[in-house]
Amino acid sequence: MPKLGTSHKNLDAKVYNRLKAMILERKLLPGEKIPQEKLAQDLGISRTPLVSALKYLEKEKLVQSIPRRGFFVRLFTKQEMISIFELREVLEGLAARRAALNISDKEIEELRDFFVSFQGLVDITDIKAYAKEDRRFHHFLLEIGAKEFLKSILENYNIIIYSYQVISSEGLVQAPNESIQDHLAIIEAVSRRDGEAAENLMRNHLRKSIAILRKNVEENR
Amino acid sequence: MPKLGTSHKNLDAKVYNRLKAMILERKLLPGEKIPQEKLAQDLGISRTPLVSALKYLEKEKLVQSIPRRGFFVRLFTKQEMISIFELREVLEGLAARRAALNISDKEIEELRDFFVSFQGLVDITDIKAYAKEDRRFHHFLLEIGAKEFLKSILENYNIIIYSYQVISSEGLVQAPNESIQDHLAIIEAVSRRDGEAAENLMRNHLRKSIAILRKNVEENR
DNA sequence: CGTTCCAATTTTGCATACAAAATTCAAAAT
DNA sequence: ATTTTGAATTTTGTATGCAAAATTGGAACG
Repeated sequence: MPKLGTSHKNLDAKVYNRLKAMILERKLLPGEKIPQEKLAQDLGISRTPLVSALKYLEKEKLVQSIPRRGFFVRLFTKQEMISIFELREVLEGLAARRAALNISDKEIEELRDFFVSFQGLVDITDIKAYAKEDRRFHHFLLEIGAKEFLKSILENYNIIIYSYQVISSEGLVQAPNESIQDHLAIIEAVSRRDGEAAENLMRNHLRKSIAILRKNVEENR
Repeated sequence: MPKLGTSHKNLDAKVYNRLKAMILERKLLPGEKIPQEKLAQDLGISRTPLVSALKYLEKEKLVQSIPRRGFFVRLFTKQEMISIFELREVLEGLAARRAALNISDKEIEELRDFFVSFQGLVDITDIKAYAKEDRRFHHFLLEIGAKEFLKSILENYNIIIYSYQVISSEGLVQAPNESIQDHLAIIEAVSRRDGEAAENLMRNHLRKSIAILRKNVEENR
């Protein structure tokens, strides 16, 4: 494992990013206890910046601290996943509204280019490419519409990442053939700078995912 | 200043609460640098738990860290206040929807008792008492509807507290005579367990505050 | 009088130290 | 064979120590 403690600046931020990556890559497994001393040694640092980074992760709920017992990688239940998606519904709805009201002419041009390579296809077969475009699309709107607090919340809580981490093909919940219509409608509303419509369409779009997730939960019981 | 470092358990959590209180009570002023050594001494602790608490506050945006320069109490612009209120609109809207779907019969009884002492009055003159009831009302719904992540976001970002910190009489943005109608309508919708209506009414209610705030910003320019 | 520079001082970021709490594990008891 | 006990070991929470960076304050210069 490459060490971190050599250069001198903002060690805890680096450790934070590294730990986050390790959790998302499942190098640290949910439920597992974080071995502070060992991990610090592996990273070539002391426990001080490691604990500091763990505190950040605790706020994001990626990690749970039990006093006097240590830090544990957090485990999300399907119920919690749904609850996160509901949050995403309202937050991305707000971001879409703000995006529609703030977007520049140049950005509208860029936005209109999304999903062009998938339009007109009878059937979308390259799921992987579509999933990537899907993520890029949502991210693009957030960049425009989610500033300050909203952005920080969406980042900190990993709402996006976790939403996509749902065990479905490539992180997609909905089938491409269906969701592309939603995406195109959102693009159209944002391009019209219709905040109200953009918010409603985005919420409806995400609500479909929630319905699918809910169904999943019912089945796996 | 009463010391904290005497009893033995979870020192940083206590420090965190103390600092938060100090910021909200304006013992630490926005823009001011946090004097780590001095503050730690005043609190009777070392810098370790103090810095730990400051990291928590940084995530909540109550404090800003500039590497190698220290921690500073954060200053909120009116624009940011509005942006927070917009967040509150969608988040409390979601909470109201969830509350309507989760509320128990007993809780409905409790809910119906809110604002009774203000109903039928031609004019609400005891602003202080009304402001208190207002806070209690919003808090009550959040207790029922905001679990897990939603609750954590609302708490962590101090959205409520800061929203109420707006410089208006007693933290109220709207005049009691007008807002009481909104409150009663929300109570009615939640009691009917109509999530859709509860969310819409709550959002409309908060949207009025945003409009007033926006007007304030325009005027003070 | 206002800048610029630099040495003295303070503060930060991280490592290390250490007491108290938690965990482990093997021997004793049931 | 299972449970209980408790001494040895590990881990946590906090304090302390220290090098590097930032700040300060006044002397030198314009």
